[in-house]
Amino acid sequence: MTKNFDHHKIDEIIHSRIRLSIMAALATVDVMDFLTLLDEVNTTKGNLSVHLSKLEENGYIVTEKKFVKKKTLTLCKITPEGITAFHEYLNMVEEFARKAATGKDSNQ
Amino acid sequence: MTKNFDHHKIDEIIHSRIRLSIMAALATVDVMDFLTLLDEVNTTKGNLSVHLSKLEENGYIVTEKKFVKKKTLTLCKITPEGITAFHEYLNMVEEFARKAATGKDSNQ
DNA sequence: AATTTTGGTTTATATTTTAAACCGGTTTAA
DNA sequence: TTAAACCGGTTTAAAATATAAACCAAAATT
Repeated sequence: MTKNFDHHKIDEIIHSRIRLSIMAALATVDVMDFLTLLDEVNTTKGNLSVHLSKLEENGYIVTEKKFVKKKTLTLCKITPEGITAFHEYLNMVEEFARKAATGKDSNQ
Repeated sequence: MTKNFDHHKIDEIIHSRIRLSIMAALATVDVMDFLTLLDEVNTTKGNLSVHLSKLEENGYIVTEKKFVKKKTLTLCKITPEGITAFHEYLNMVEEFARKAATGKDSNQ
């Protein structure tokens, strides 16, 4: 009965509103550029930059900087490990949701 | 196409590993006491106390302090608003998951 | 050739999280 | 008895995290 909802089961790297949004957005495509992601996630450039760095440090995404028409273009791509971690994250949330849905016996 | 993954869609009160765990645990029962919750969520007393306060300030739970056998007993109960918010939270995560699952066209 | 815009990064501040220290009371051991 | 240890929490001070303003180099516009 105990430890059904241990908070350590939730991946803290993915579990941040912005990073969850980033991971979900990147899961939909092969690659997405910085500015498209900025619009999808609806945050500031500074925030996006910081959170992309954190995801990259943890191997969940990779970024590539290119020049296109003399302008910088940052491409973001989810890694296989990132996809796995994202799915595990969703599975844990679903597990919490499922356990929450089944209960409703009083314990007092 | 745009703003599919707006991070503002995620309820920031619920979206904390510990508070999500608390809400999921309280959704399973009528009431749960502090120490049972402490065990389910697997955190420290200080953390649980702080996060319960935050949930209570936002009307998502209520607490009641009683004495049983000369000892204090804190009972925690999710409110109807808390249940609604919790379900909306889960729906948003599911929406992200569903949109993430359907994509996989390159945008570059 | 100065100004503005673009595509970001750095960084200082604000917010949140964490757990150690504390607290009033109770039980146990001496 | 009494003092040491325990119980059920709360407070708070420090650490970690998130945020957006300020910044930057290069390109475009005036």
